[in-house]
Amino acid sequence: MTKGSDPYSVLPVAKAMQVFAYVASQAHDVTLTEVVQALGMPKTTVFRYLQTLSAAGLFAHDIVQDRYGVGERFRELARTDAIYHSLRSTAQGELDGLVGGFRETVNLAVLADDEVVYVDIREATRSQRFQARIGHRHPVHSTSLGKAMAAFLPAETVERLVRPEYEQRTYRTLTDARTFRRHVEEARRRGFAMETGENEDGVTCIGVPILDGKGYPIAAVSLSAPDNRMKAMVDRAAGALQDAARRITASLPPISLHV
Amino acid sequence: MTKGSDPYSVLPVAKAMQVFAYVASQAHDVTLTEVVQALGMPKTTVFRYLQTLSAAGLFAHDIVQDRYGVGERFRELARTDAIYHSLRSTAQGELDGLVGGFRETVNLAVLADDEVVYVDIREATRSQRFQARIGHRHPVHSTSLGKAMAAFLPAETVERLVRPEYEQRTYRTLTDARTFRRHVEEARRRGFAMETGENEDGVTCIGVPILDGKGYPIAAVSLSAPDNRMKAMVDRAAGALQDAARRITASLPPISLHV
DNA sequence: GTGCCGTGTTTCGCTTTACGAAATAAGCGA
DNA sequence: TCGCTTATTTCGTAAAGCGAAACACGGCAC
Repeated sequence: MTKGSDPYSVLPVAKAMQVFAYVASQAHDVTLTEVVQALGMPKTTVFRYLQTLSAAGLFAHDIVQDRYGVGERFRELARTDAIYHSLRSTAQGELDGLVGGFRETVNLAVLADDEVVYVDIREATRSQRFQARIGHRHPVHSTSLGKAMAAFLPAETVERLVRPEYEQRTYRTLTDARTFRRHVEEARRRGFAMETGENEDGVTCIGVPILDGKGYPIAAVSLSAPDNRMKAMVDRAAGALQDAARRITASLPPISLHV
Repeated sequence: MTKGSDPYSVLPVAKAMQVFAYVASQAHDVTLTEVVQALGMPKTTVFRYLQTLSAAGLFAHDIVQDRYGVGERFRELARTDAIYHSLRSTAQGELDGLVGGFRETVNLAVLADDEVVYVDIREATRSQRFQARIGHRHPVHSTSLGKAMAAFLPAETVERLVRPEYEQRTYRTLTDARTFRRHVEEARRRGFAMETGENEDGVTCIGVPILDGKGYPIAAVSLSAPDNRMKAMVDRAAGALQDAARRITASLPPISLHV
């Protein structure tokens, strides 16, 4: 019954997840005995799991009624996942289209902890020597993705991204706040950000933000190519990226991560 | 760090929930080592949790990329909770209004496993002898709540609720399918269901369905009062219930539980 | 008031079993 | 091909999860 044939299954965790699933699927807040009767586990065991899950914030324990329900922390995680899941799945086709149309590498990234985090990467060529990997992080100031998002962030947030200790990734990396602000300003005006050899020698990137329903830059898409190849297609690339970003925005759920 | 000061905290569960929270909050699918580095836990431990959570369906393990992400089962639970949470919180004020206006007991219930499950109950009087409790279940055929929901269910689902073994709760409880269908039919025509002493002697109930965005009866509200008191206010009660249900429907999220 | 359920909480001793270091395997890039 | 990184497996130990049973608590009934 509770057995997980997997040899690596941790029993307490597996059983606690049964409790979790039961509570989350009920329309009402549940009592200890109700869970015990529904799942056929010993009272003490269920009691401990309910306590543990409440302590973790996933459940909320209504002391006066002695009932357990799903907690706000769980809902927050669920919202975050829903947005990111939607972002990735709706971006899917657009990324494919871009890489097919330009035969260059396409990136999807979000902003987390004031860094650019790569979420999806489609590489046109096999040579992925210097390519980022999913989950890798790059500074905001050295990437077109970062500058594209910064361009649609509230001013005070942008100021926070202006670090005194700018990481110098290449000899072209922006190293002063003034230039960074100017680039961001220009990105906002043009609707796309550019970066030429500032993150990686010989590679030019064009980045466009993906705005959520509230106009907040939840993510960004970019096309990166060797300087010489990119030079010939800046306008066409920027336009294609903007179209893609618009379509992704349109099919995003109406909820927002930010307030 | 991982300590749960609670004496009843189950450590494996608490730590697994840290892993859970980390994975759910990332925009990208994660690798084992990424979680290890982020949370500072031993590799083997995290590995086991990832396996366990994947086996439970909360995570999805992308074998080819060896990456873990949130699974569909989690999203399903999250959707269910979001709907029920929204239902309860938006119903809150309406239930208060109804109990304040009529000074009689007001119920909120959903349909689960072909039974009526009480989700919220506001009692006007102290005497709660025969009142239902949150989480308790009653048959569909003996309650106004059940008949109200059945009235807006697809025909084939209603047929499933027609049980040969109708539980006879009082001498008035409907015991044959023909009469049940007639009551449901009448409820659909009038927009509210009635039940007089069929679930509990001397008590009359009026029930109204709460429809979701798709027109599916996700829940129902009812007012219950002693037969004599109810007789004088049937129309007024039905109207008030319908207004409340309409308003609850209006503030429900646009997602649906059903297909 | 008194006593009996049906709750939730606490204790406690016994193993079970989770743990994590280290060894192994598997990929992948150079 | 080698060497690095990452995932998996093994294994012995000791921690700690387990659940029966005892306890506390509150509400209802009589």
